[in-house]
Amino acid sequence: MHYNFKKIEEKWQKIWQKSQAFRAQADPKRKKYYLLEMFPYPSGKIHMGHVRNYTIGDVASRFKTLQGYNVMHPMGFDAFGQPAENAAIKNKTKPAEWTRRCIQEMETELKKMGFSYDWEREVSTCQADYYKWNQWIFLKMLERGLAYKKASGVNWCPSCQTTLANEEVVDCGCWRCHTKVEQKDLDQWYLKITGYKERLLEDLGQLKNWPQRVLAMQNNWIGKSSGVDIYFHLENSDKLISVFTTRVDTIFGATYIVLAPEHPLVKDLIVGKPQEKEALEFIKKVASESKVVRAASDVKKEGVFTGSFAVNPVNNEKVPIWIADYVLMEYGTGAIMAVPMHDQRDFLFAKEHKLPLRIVIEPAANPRTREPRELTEAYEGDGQQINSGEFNGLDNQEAKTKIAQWMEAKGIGKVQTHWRLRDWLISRQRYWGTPIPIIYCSKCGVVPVPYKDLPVELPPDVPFTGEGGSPLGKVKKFVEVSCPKCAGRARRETDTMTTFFDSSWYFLRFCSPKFNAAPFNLQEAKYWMVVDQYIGGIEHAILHLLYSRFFTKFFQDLKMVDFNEPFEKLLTQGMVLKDGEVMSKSRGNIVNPDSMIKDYGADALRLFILFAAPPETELEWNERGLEGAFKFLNRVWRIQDNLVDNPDQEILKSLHKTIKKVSTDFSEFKFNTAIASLMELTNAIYQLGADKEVFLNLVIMLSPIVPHFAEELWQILGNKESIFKGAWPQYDPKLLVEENVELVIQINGKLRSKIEVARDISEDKLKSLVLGDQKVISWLEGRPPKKFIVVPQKLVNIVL
RNA sequence: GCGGGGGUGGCGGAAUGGCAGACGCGCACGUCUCAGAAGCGUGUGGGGUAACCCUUGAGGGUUCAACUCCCUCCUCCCGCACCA
Repeated sequence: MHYNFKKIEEKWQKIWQKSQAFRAQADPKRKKYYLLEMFPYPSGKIHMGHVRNYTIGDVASRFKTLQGYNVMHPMGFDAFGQPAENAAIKNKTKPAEWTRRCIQEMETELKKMGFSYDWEREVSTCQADYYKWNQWIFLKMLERGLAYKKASGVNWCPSCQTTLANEEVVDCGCWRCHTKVEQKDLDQWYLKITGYKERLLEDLGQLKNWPQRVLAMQNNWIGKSSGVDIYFHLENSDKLISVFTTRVDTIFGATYIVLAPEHPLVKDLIVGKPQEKEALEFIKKVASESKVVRAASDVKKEGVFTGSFAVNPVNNEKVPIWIADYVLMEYGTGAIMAVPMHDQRDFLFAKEHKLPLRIVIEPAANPRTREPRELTEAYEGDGQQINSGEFNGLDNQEAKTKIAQWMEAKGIGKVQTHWRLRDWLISRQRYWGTPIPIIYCSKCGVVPVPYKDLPVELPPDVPFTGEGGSPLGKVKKFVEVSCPKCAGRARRETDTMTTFFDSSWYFLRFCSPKFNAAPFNLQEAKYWMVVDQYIGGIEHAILHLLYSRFFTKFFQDLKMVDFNEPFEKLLTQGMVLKDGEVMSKSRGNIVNPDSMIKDYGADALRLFILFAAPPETELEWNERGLEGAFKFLNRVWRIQDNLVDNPDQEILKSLHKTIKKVSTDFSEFKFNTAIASLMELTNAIYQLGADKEVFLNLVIMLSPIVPHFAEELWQILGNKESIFKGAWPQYDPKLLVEENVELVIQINGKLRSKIEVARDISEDKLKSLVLGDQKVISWLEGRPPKKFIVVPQKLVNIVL
């Protein structure tokens, strides 16, 4: 017979709900702990990824509660987004209605897992009392010049009929539907995240408790690159072409320059030249390709000669100007100096188009041929300057600095930093998102909606056809407004914000979810922030986390918060796999958490998912393992019938060893090894029997992992209050000290024997004991030991 | 190409300079049972009758001692990428 998990889990879920067991209240006298898991998109059903993410968080939350912290553990829903709209088109439901049902269903499932959320703090981003503050934040950014409108080429998904941020383009396709992304010119709203690039980069150094991987990805994404802008003037003209390079040491090897096809000077350069027609055709061809497609298109470097020349300012050499698709207008200055002998891309291009070559860096160790034609690839490493005028003979790293200084002095170059990070496109031509609070007036231009008129609410009745852009554009009542400035006829912005805007500050809203005077109550935020532990998927390593950091710094500038980073510690949990593959609908390898709860209970599911792998690594689903977790719980359950009166001294020692191990393991999120040692303790007392005190301690240590199970046993054993009102056990260091220790005897580093000795035995005594050991005697064969190494309380190594 | 992280039994994994394989899954045998399931017990890296030998992706090095540190290489996963 197994324990009645169904009855027990329902019982405790009801009790927790009724008693508001996880209600968090600010209390300046108590040390707070803010634990947050990334809130879900409400798709209806929870999946194993949710189960894993939220179980990890729940254990940490309950553990911290037992340790006496004032824990806030909130939950909400990232409720705007396209699936609701797709459902509306398909099923003739309203997005709000569809979303509400999904949230309800999801809430029920989360409650069935027994998670310790403070449901009083629940927020849904699709509610007007939330997105009102999105609009408020947007207007504040507008006031500070951090929100602006720009007509530009944007990534356009023809299937979703919307623009996409660079971040939302994956492998040339839409991140959502994988349709090939096109290029389109549109008037769009941007947030000036680039205004924060230095701080976003620099403060990464502050995030000591973030995974290296995430820091590396953000660092890479911000993409700071230091070098020199060099000014080439055109032949027979004063006009300058500025090129950016990180390898100014190779400037004497620059034998031509290349512009991006969109470069503003290109038209002047080709006009009237014999190459004009060919060049124009090339530019047209490149323009028709999407940015992303162009970047991904393979290694062949296409380009044409403009017919014009420029002058290399360091040696007054005449160099041809080319156009090529491998130079991007978005990066650097949109123009490069080409150094074929020291850059592989330039090398390939120069070979293809028979452009001149010159070696200017020679490897110090093994000088190669100085005849460029004999070389089959560019040399990109370090070495000594040659063919570089007065800089010959210098080490190239040294030359980098010297040449840059020399160029700045002569006014032909400037030390410069370029960044990869672009401003953030937030406009979406969609209905189910936060309306951008802007009105266009033919007289007054772009007019922000006054704060007192917020929120700009989404009209509930909207025709969904799935065609012809945003449905909001078809709602006259919404679009046709009077101008807040001149009261004349005006038109409302019909684009909505990307949902990443919503999730960039929800962690602050949780501090005071019902506050109606500002996005959050400064006092509450002062107490609860920062988030002590944030937990979520690696897929948010760049976008969500970068945007949240950006918003936090913005609030800091508004003096609304007094910290510059929102998340103290970050844990990115691994994915749940089945048969080596990610669980997904399309693969058809989904395991439904609900049916696992039905068969084994939420506690067993929680236990298995924590035991099967460390939180950061991938987890291979194994139902046999879940069965094993369930078997273990039943084993613990049966101990209650086998309690003895006198505690065995050895068992007591094991208990305190376990308390020590589990305490550190829980703090470090090593749940798998914590569970292993709890299993060891269980095995020990299962056979020998245990007294009630030992058993109660075991139950407390299990409680963060299997809370319903533990509450029930706790109650059966005579406790009236919830186990989570109690305290985490302390270990007694005195009990950890053994009088006798088992010592390993190695001979030449190999295990040969073991011996039990007093803990504080003298080295001499130990030596004679070891040398008297039968096995040792037979291994020594009368030879004297060369060395006798003693590691106290651990081992002895005899070297022959 | 650049950056990050891996590679340990049949499987998930443990050990971060000191007994490799904790804990669990699986498997085998035993026990209980009319029988099965559950439970309980024992064993379980490979080779060898045994003493012993071999074994943490490969090779080298440091050390009394290496899964752990250093060097060379192979390989897998993830992220970024005509980034000048």
